[in-house]
Amino acid sequence: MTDFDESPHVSNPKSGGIAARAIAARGRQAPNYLDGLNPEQRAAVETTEGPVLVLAGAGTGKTRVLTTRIAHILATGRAWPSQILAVTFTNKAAREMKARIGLLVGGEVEGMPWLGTFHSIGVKILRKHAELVGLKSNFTILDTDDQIRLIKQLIQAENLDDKRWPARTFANMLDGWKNKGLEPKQIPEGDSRAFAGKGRDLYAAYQERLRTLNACDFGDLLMHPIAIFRAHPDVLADYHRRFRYILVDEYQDTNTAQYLWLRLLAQRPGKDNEQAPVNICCVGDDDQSIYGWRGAEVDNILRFDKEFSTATVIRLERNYRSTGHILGAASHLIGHNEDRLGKTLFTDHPDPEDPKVEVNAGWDSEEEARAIGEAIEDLQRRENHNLNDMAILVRASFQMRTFEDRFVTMGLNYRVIGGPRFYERMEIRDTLAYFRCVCQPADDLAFERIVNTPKRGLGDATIRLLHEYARERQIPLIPAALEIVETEELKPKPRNALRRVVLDMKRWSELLPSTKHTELAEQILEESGYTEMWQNDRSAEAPGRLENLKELIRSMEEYESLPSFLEHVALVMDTEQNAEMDAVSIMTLHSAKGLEFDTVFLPGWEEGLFPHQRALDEGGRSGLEEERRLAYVGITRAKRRAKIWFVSNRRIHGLWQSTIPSRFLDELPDAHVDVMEANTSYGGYGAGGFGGYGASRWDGAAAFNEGAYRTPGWKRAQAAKASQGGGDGWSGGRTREITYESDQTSGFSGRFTADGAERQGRASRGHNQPPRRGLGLYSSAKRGGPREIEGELVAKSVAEHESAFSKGDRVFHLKFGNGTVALVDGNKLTVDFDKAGQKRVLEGFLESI
DNA sequence: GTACGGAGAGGTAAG
DNA sequence: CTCTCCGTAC
Repeated sequence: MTDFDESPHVSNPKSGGIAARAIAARGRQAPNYLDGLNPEQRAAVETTEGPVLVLAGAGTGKTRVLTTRIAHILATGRAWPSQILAVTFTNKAAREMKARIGLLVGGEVEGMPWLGTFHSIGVKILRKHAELVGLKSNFTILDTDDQIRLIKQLIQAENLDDKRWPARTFANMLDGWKNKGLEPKQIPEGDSRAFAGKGRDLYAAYQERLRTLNACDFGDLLMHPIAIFRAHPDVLADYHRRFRYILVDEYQDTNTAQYLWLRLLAQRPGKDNEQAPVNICCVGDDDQSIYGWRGAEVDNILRFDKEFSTATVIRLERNYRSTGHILGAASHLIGHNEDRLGKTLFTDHPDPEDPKVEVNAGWDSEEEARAIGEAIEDLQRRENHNLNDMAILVRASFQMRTFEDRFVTMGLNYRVIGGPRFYERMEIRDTLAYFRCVCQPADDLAFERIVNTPKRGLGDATIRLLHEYARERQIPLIPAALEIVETEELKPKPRNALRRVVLDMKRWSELLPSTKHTELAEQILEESGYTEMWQNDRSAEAPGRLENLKELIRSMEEYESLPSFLEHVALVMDTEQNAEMDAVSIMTLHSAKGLEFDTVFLPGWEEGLFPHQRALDEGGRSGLEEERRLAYVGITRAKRRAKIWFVSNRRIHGLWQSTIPSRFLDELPDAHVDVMEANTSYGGYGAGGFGGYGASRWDGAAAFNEGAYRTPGWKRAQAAKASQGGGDGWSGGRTREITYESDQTSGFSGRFTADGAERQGRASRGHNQPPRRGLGLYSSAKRGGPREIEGELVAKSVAEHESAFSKGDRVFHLKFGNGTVALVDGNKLTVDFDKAGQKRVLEGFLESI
């Protein structure tokens, strides 16, 4: 608060190194940070006063505008760094902004204390004024895990059946309410009737419980500040005075609570106050609004100019990222949406030589992963591309696993972004729970988590007694435990165990001020027996978990103290992964927003997955439009190459399901799209029934034995296919000859026109099957060689195939057991299994008996 | 009180 | 398929 009311023009060497440097930089070499901005960007940077809405399409230099704008404000002496509020949605975006401002201004960035996510800024405000909402400033931030456990307790306390009323469901409702900024008394009647009529009561009870725990959840980080601003105009006025400039990134993703929060900060009351005008600048893209499901209101961006009548609206449409084909494909796709402000991206450098957007088909998700893996190796080896320049963007996180499995076998470096996160691992949470107990004796949830981890003989019975004891005296569990161990309430064995652990905690707490936090952390892990627990664990994961614990301690070095580390952990759930490593990124489309890659792979474009069924069911048309925006986001992440995939079979909930291509594929424009044909091992399937199997034999024995064909998934796929009745709409093996001919004449280029693809897509949809595929060409960088040759070989191998089995033979199958061959069709057999019934299986999986 | 196994349920996206 | 819950055996 030192520079709170100082004029930024006053020279003050101690405050805001950035501003000083920015001003110095301006002196030295004019404002060269403005160089290279186009007129719209420059307007967005230089219109510093009054409300500004920047509609920035994908790749139009949005971040550049934001960061340059901040640099400009600093360099022209309009404000100190501490007088600028800059909000982002993700920690990553915040980090990037800091780094880029640093580059503009030259040197390290310090002193932008109010640049961060909504949540991190919210927590900062709340720590200052916690007592105004009945919290202490050292409150804990609950993670989802704690939240669920707490809700479960409340549901049980209300005598509700927690099967019928799952805590998870309530947590989602809670989230919804808080996203809308609703307090218990404000929730809609319908919602309050939920949970057997106890919806509202549970919400109120939950908040009450949080207060006694001195805790809050993510939603409260916005709700509490809003409540404080409303109830305490003096506090709000302080912030009004402080924040001379407000900047908001990804404005299209703000939810109602965030909107209310911003509005309170931005709209200054009274006519004759002499405060600074409302200098708020919101940057967003309605076409990239993809968080409707978690409460984002596109409406916020649409009503911006109503809210701020003097608003300047600036559109950025000149795209610097992608090729003309990528922009063309993305624009055409998003043009199918009705609810949009309508922007048209364009590039100054369209080049017909640029690769078109590719659409690829595959047999199942495992093949998809394999083919994408090969495409990546191709680019890497043949074109010398860095893995860092490539990304796989999936719709749902379960898709990631297939890729991980495949890349591990291939030995291909990858990194998962936003996947199962470091801080969500069991051992990390356990450890953090210990730390929380030490820093905050009122943290009952943390205490419950680890009282009996490692096992100390403190089971349900003991904990229930402790709970009762604590409840009667209205004190948290740890102090209660300290007392109860001095009484006769507990049997000697649990009493001693409890005494030991709780005295340990007390001792660690006392060491807190005097001991270096990393040393204390190690001491806690050692003395609690937690490390030992994993050392004695014989399971395969144990060594990894111990590694993670070491990593945790290492990462603590950067923080001053245990409490400050804990706060970091609560808010920043993503850890920096070793960025030096060259690796392909795997992430969801949602977490890809704001990023760009030279090459982007977009797998899983199938109805039900993308667009996601649930989005369609729950969101109707607007749900579909949001999915389409997600597709738009995906394509526009690519600078040069976008490669879309769909497959015919995908495992969902462990069951193989046949799928049909996404409608979005039909919405891509012919002119910018190439439909690739069967650049994979399976491709022959469409041609020769199970010709894919035949093709795979050219993959060499090793690949066959280790590869996907041996996986249960492949077998299941075959089985599922077979049980569906085999040949069906695909014409199975019966169309063999047709496709060979046609493809051979086309020179095995494996390429249809985009027009052809459209026809394929539609035709296939008609009979609920994937497009019929031409000859599958097996090609791979590893083997190289002319495709033609392989193509012929494949063709021959299938065409001339003679089964080693004939009708009536007794056979054995690894999965289905013994059976009798009922029908032979090339290398594809129908077998009556003694136990499993009739199945269609590949000859390769059968043994003679 | 704990360890194990079987049954059953559930599974978009993120801070 | 994977996770959680619950009953049973120790």
